[in-house]
Amino acid sequence: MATIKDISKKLGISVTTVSRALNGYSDVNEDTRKRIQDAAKALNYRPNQIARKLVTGRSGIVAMVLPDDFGITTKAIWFEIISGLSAEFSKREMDFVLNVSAKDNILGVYQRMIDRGTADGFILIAPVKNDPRVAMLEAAKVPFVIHGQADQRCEYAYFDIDNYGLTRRSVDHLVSLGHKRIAFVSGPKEHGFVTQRVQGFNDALQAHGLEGRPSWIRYADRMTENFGLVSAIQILSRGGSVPTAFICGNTLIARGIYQAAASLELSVPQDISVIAHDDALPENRAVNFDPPLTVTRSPLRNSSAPLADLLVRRIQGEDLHSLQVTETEEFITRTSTAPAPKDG
Amino acid sequence: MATIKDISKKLGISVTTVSRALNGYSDVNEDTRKRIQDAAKALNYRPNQIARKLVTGRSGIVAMVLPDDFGITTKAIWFEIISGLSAEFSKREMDFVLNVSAKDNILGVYQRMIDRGTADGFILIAPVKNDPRVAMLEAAKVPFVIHGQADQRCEYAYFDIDNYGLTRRSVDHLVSLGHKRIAFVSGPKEHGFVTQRVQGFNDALQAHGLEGRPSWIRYADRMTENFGLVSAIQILSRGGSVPTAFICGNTLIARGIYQAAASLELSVPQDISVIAHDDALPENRAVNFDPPLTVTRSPLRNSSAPLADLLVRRIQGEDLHSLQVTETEEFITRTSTAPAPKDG
DNA sequence: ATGAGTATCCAAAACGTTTCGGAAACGCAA
DNA sequence: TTGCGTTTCCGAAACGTTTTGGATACTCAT
Repeated sequence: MATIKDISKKLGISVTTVSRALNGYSDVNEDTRKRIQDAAKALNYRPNQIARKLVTGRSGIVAMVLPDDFGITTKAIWFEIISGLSAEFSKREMDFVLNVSAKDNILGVYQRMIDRGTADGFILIAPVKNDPRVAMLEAAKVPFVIHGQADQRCEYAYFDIDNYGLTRRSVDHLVSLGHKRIAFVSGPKEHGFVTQRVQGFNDALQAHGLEGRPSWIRYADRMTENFGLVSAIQILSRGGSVPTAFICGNTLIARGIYQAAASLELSVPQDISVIAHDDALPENRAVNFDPPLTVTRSPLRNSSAPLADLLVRRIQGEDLHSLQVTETEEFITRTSTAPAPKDG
Repeated sequence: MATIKDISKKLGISVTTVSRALNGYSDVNEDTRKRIQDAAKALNYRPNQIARKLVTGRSGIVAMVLPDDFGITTKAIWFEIISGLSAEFSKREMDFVLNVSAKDNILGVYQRMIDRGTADGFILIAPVKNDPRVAMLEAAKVPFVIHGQADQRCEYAYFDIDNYGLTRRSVDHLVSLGHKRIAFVSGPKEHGFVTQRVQGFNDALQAHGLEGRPSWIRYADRMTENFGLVSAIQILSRGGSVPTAFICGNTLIARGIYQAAASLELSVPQDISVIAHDDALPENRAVNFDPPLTVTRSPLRNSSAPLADLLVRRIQGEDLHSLQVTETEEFITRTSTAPAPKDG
């Protein structure tokens, strides 16, 4: 914990000049700059971020707050997000604070952190429509960036995948294989990414002159294997005609659907085709499914760097409109999708 | 982001008095204290932790750094630790920074964070013998607390479970059921908790007049299901006499051993007894094993609160010797352990 | 010699808080 | 009246930085 004063004293140079030398200002002789840099290295000096924050208003600290019930997704997904973001900020020599709190007090925690002013900015995941966290941060003028879009307005920085296009392309693919009856098993209605996917799904059906059935669209509270299993069995064991293909919000749901198919003695892809969106979690790889799963793929891990980047730029005051990026996912055809059965 | 000055101005009272009133000093009239508190609430004032740090030396920030390969354990275990700790510090209105970094640069990250002086203290997990991180933090006189003990010296605060006693009790239990040949499948040799468990294992065998075989003690790099599976098959398919019981470092390993038994057409507990140490992860419950698993149990989650507590007290300067706590685990007998087979 | 321009340096203020060392006002006993 | 102890307040310094607004000295053309 050497300070700028130590360097100043050791070299007999004012703290002003030391500071300016270290921060690369041009009004210091390259010779003295060199001496100062050497002294800094010798003393193992690092600027005290916290003292710096007092005057610049930047602490190099960013934060994320999580409900302790882990909301819609699984712990594995949260871990992927958290560790990815933490690693990105670490690379940038910033500090990433993680706050998991009782879910009925999330807003209180935000308020506290905003008032305290410790963090330069926040990362938000999975926004809902009219998200109160967004309102709060906007009111306090605290920089933030969202993973995903909450609604069309979008007066904030975000990184998102093309949720609308993703289901459209999935439907296109299935229709080209002759499927006419398609189900969609996804996540919680409140979330932006779900409504966008449903929109894409419905629009695609309509574009192909097909009609969707409300009961073939399922909203999960939590996008798990169990939900896939239960949904598929319910949908497939209803009287009348049943879907010949399923689009799944993630690969866990797909796994549930595989199970349901096996239990009902249906085979994938002869009897039903399955396609999913793939977040590419390392422990649940779509390519290892049996049969390997056709997916729209955008690795969750790939979002860490852009999110960190956007937040840093937002903190630096960059304009919003250059900070809204949507990534297009990859489409990978494997053998879980096949031509629709003849009697379909 | 109201400041103390705002309150001072609004009330016509000096900042000194405002500060002292808010911090509960006795030299301020209860009447004015009340007025100040009201004003503070009205302005939504929270002390700027970062400005405070400059003078008190305390930021209310604690940190933990993780290798990005997640070392010996699984992501699920890390997540349990991380989310538990984060929640505890959140309750105490402190900030928990998580830093995951390339594993070959962990020490560099520590150095940087120490020199910066942002965090008041650190939490360390799974120390090894002569852990360089410990040396570093001690040299810099930065408070820290360790989950687990690295070695006997122990000039630091720690929270640990009774690793030595844990295997002793397991052996005792098995011996009382007539077992004479017992294997132990555990974690990496370098880690303190492993050597302690092995010690307890060997001492217990000796106390009962039994002799251990080196090849029946297995050290995993990563304590996974796969390691349990492989180890058990290797041990059980060797010529000569084989163990009638397995003690496992965690329940994942036990799961692997169950699989091995099934594959070798041996049954638990008729042919082999299995006992494990149980960290009580919610997604891998020992009671749901088939047959339910006998365990020594100490929920990982229960260590968050003590760890947070110890760190806070250490930061406050409390003496080391009151900050070294060892918890005794629960012993739960289920049906994965049974009398040794007759021919054993 | 003068003035303008440039290169190099620095003192002091500021950020928001705590803390040190009084100071003022009052009551009360001697 | 004097002196002392309490109670209640406050000015100023300090923490480690950055930034503002010069100041000094030198060069070079006039």
